[in-house]
Amino acid sequence: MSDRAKDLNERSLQLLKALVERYISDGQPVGSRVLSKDSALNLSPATIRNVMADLEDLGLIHSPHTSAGRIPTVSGYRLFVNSLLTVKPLNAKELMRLYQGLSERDDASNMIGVASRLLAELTKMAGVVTLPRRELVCLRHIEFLPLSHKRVLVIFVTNEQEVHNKVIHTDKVFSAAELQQAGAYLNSIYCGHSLATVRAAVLKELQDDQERMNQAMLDAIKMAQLTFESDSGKDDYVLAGQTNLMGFSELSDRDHLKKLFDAFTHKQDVIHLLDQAMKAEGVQIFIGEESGYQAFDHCSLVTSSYSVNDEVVGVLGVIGPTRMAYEKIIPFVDVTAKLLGAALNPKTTAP
Amino acid sequence: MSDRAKDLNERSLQLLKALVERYISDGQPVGSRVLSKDSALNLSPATIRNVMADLEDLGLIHSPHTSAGRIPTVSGYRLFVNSLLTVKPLNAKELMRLYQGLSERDDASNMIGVASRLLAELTKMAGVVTLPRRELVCLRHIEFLPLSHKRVLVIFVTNEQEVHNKVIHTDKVFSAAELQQAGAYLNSIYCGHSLATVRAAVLKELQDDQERMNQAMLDAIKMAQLTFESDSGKDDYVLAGQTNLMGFSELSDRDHLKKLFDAFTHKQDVIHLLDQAMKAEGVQIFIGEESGYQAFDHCSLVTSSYSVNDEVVGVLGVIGPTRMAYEKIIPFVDVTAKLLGAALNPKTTAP
DNA sequence: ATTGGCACTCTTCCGGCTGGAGTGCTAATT
DNA sequence: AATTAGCACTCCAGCCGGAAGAGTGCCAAT
Repeated sequence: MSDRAKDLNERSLQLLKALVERYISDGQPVGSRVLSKDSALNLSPATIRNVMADLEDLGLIHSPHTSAGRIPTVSGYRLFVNSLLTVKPLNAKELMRLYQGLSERDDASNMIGVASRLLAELTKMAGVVTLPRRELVCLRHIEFLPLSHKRVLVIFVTNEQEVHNKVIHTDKVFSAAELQQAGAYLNSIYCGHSLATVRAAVLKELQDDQERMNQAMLDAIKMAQLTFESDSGKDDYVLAGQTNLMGFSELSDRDHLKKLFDAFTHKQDVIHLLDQAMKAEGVQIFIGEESGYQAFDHCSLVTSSYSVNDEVVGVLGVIGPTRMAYEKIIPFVDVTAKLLGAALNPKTTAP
Repeated sequence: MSDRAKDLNERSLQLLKALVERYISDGQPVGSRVLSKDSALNLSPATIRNVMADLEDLGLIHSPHTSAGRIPTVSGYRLFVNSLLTVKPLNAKELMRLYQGLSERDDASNMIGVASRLLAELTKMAGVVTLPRRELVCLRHIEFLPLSHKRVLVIFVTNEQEVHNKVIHTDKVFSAAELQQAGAYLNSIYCGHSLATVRAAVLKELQDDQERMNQAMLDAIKMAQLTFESDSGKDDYVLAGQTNLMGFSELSDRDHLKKLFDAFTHKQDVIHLLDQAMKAEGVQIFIGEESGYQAFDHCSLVTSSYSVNDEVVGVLGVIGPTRMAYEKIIPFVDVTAKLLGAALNPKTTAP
C-alpha cells in the first residue's frame, strides 16, 4: 500500500477526508447529498458520486448495498490517518485530569493502573498499559530464603519498592545462613545495576575462569543466574474499561465480542501486538484487520511507547471500534505516554 | 418463603419438578402437552393445566404471554432446588479431570487459578475461587527493608512460599541494620504462628506494660502492627471463563452483560456476595435476584466453602444463567471444594 | 469537466394475514 | 369429586406486499 495519495488529486483526497470524518461522527454510510452540503468544496452530488466511484475503484471506500452511502475501508482509514488527518489538541479539562492523575508519585504498578483507567475513562473505550520492561529496572536488593527440599525462594526489589519473587530449584541444599551470605554478596556487587546488566555480568562470571572465586561466591552467582534467566518473556499489561467496548454497535456481534474478550483474558495475542507496537517509537496505529489477529478485526488500536530516561520501557494505548475519533485519540495517547514516562522517571522522584 | 411444599400435594410437586427439569434442558416455555407425554405421571393435558394454574397462583411458575407454556419463577427454582432436586453424581471423566488438576502440589495461588479454570471449563460457565483467607495462614518469615524517607518495605512469607509485601510509613527513620534486627526479633517470636494470632499478640504487647521491652523491641512490634492491621478486607478472587457467559441467550441483553462484567472488574459486589456464601458451610445457592445485586439478576451462583484443617478459608463457585443444570452443578461445586481444600492442606504436602 | 434529471435498486417499515401453540372454561365422563 | 375431552379464544412468529426513502449510475445538457 504505497502512498495512494499520489494517484489522486487534491479534490478526491479532500472528499475522502470529509467522508471519513463524517462517517466517524455519524456512524452511518454517507451519501453524495450530505457531502455536497457538508464539505467546504462546493460540488454537486453528481460530481461527488463520480469521485466516490473512483475512490471505490481504488478500494478506499465501499458501500454496504446499492442504495446506501459509502463507508471507509481499512485502506481508506489508513490513508486518512497517514495523510489527511488533522489532529485536535486535547482540551484543558482532559489534560488536567491526565496531569493530576499521573503526577502523584506512587508505586509504579499503581501508576500503570491509573494510566490505564484514565485512558479508558476519558476515551470511553478500553485502555491498556504494559508493565515496564523488567530488563531496564534497577536492582535494589536481593535475598534468598530456604524452602523445603532443594527449593529456594528468591525475593528481589527493583526501583523504589517493587517486589518480585520466584522459586528456584538448586542442585544442593543450602542453609539459611549460607543463603543470607549469598544474598549479601550479590547485593554488594550488583545493587544499583539494571537487571539486564546483572544478567550479562552473571553469565560472564560463569563463563570466565572460575578459579578466583570461592565456592560460596560461585553458588551465589549460580542462584542469580537461575533467578534472572529468561524472565523477559513474562511481560504483562493492565487493561481497563473493557466493558466500554460492549456499548459499540460495530462490536455488537456476540461472537466478535467473545473473541475479543477471550484475547483479553488469554493475553498472549495482545502482548504480541503490543510488543510490535513497542518496537516503533511514538504513536502507532493498527486499523481493523491490520493487526493480524482475528479478535481485533473490527477494532483499532492506537498505541504509543513510553520511555524512562530516553529508553523505551513499555507501551500504552487505546482499543476501540475501527470507527473512532483518531484525531482526538492520537494526541491523547501521545500525551498520556509522555506523562506516564515522566511520572515513572526515578530521577525526578521526590525523596 | 417457608416451605411451600406443604401447601401442595405430591402430584403438584412432581409436576413442578418435571416442568423445571424440562425447562432447564430445553430452554423454552413448557406447555401442558409436553408435560403430559413427558412426565411419568400419566395425566391429560387438561388436568395438567389445572395444576399449573394452581402453581401459577402460588407464584412458582409464570407464563411470558397467553399462548406460551410456563417457566419457573425464582421461587419455583428455589422450591425445586430445596426439595425436589435429585443430584446426579459426576461422571468419571469429569471427576478425573478435577482430581488430576488439583492433586499436583503447587503454589497455592496457582492452585486457585487451576480450580477456577476447571470449574469454568467443565461447566461451560464462569468459575470463581476466592484466595484463602490470610488470617489463617501461618507466618514463616518477615523482613523489613528501608525505602526513602520514612517508608519501610515489609516482606513476609506465609505457608510454604507465598510472598506478600506492603509499604508502611513509620514515624521515624530506621537504618538497614535496625530494620534487620527488628525482623530477626519478630521472626524469633512469631514465626510459625497464624497471622490472626500474630495480630492479636502484637496488640496485646502494645497494650500491656511496655516497660519490660527495650526501644528496639517496641519499634519492631509497632512495625508488625502496621503491617498486619486491617489487611483482612483485602480479599480477592480469581475468575475464569467469563466469556462463556456471553453465549447464553438469557444474558444476551447488552445492558445486563455490561453490568455483570462491570461487577467482575470492580470486584466489590462479588466479594460481598462470596463473603456471605462463605458464612454458610457447604453448598450455597443464590438464584436470580436473591443475591440482592442487580448485576446478578439473571444469574445463579452455586458456591461451596472450602476448608483447610477443618477451618473454612475460602469459597468457590460457578456463575451461570438462572436456567442451569443445578443437579449437576451442585455436586460438581461440592466435590471441587473438597478437592481444593485437600490439595491446599499443608499437612499432606509432600516435602 | 461539471451538473441536472431520471430511472433503478435496495432497505426499512408497516399492516394484514395465517398457522401454530397453548390456554381457560365448560360440559361430559369415570 | 376428580379427571378429561372439546372448543373458543388469545397471542406470537413468520410471511407477504406495498409504500416511502435514500442513494446510486448513467445520460444528456451546460
